[in-house]
Amino acid sequence: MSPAAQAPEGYDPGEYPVFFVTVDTAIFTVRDGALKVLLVQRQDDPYAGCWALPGGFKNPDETLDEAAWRELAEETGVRPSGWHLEQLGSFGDPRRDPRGNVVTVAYVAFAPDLPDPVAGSDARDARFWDVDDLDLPSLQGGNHDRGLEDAPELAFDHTVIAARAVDRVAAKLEYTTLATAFCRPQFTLGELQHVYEAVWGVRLDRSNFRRWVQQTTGLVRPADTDTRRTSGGRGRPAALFEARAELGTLYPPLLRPDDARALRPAKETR
Amino acid sequence: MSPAAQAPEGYDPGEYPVFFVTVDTAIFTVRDGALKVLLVQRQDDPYAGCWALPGGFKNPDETLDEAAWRELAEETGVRPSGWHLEQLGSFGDPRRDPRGNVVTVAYVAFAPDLPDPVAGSDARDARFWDVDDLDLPSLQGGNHDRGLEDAPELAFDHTVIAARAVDRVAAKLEYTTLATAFCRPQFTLGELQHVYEAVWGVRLDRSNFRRWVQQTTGLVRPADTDTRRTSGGRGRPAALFEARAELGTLYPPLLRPDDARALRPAKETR
DNA sequence: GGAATAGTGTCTCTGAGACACTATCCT
DNA sequence: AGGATAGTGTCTCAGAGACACTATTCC
Repeated sequence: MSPAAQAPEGYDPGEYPVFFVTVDTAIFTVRDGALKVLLVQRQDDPYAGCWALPGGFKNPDETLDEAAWRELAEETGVRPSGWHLEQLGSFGDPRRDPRGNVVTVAYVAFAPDLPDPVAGSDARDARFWDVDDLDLPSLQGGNHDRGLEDAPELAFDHTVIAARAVDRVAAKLEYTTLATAFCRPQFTLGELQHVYEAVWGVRLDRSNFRRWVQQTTGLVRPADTDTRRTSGGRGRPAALFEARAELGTLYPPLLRPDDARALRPAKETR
Repeated sequence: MSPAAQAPEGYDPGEYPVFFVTVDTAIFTVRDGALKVLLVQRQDDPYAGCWALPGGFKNPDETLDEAAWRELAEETGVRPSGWHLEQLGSFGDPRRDPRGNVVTVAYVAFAPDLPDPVAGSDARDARFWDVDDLDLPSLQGGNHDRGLEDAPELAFDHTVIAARAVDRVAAKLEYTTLATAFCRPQFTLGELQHVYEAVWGVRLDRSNFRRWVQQTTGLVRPADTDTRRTSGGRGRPAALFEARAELGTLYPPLLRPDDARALRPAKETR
């Protein structure tokens, strides 16, 4: 396409400033009892070699959501049908990109455990990172820089975006059915509980959790099959459940215990 | 400024499409026992004569938040120091502006009762509207078009933005100290309760509300003065309180009663 | 049998809804 | 006096935390 075809029309092009608009997505999954986020290692400047949330430029003929879905498919290689994707917020600090004038719209996506994607053409590497291995700033202005040795260096303002994204995930587990988005189509209550425990970094009482899940309308329903699943080859096989809706609101919510709010505990202390 | 000076640098200008970026803010206040939002009537096309959320174009040398604050000051005329302002979300549908290629970042702001602002140079009129007098779509896909006679016609996609904004306000009252942002620096518990009732469209038990407020840490503290305030010149004068923090998280939250969730009741049934 | 997970039951305490009663102001 | 709002106390019940016990599988 020529530059002329891409310039906004209708306004005098000199009247107001113009910006590039990008879409960046924090793709979360739960694996090995921990919350993971997908990062790609940048091939080119700026921030070559740094890790970044996968993203790309918005096209003029698509909505922001469509741009996010398109990038999601391109970056993960999988066709993410049925995934939950929602907008997190926009970031437009003039200094966030050294080349300036780039406004990014951040998204969060949630996936069941899936294999590490292959690095795209513009990426050196791509893998899921344990969020506790990232040196994310506390949103309450607390302890940044927890002295993590092997924490990757993130590009642009992606530490801020990632921190906000982690916070969003934890909060949304409380009052929505989001946790089921981390599970396969059929799951056991134990697996669902593991999601809550991994994201919040706490242990929940198994008995109370089961009671809450089953008395909360609109969260899960028993799977039709009589199949049961043994987790890790040990213990009694568990009954299977399915999510009841795409993404619903829970009433009453399942509130995090007091000590699981605000800061995520440092990894060593868990 | 010349167009050349405003074009993004660092990228090949023809490589990626560019967009205008605007900032629109839903400014809420509580007045006469109802939730109100500020709208301005547009002077010029597109959508001349329609009502719109106040907004303007982002500059290259400011963050999105700064742009929102600047527009807020310009539109209201007041110096909104101490107001709470937060991002709501971004909207980039190619068809949202007939001239195309305009991405808007929506904000919500909360103010104590204040006088109607004077219309700016590009506005025919400006006033606060009762949100129940707007024909806002339900976010759950429910009953749009409730047959309101005198509902103003909103420009662009501002019905969607306004609906999302109203939803955000109601939700944030539950688990943050946001309600105090609608009150003057010193307020009575009755005034605070009126905020909850106006936004949620329900009646709360006075006694239980007082108990919850006072046992919830971080919400209010008694004002230093021994002054008391009589509301409406009737009844026993009430003690004054102050907000405890700028904007904090409430634990435990004050959950809306079941019937105050989702849909806002139609005005007639209140 | 022992370890590990699934499933059920029970005790207790806190917190919120409902509501009665008193206190202090106005007209 | 009567109306209106502020402030306090109490009864009750649902929901959540803590925890004990049984069931089923693999080693």
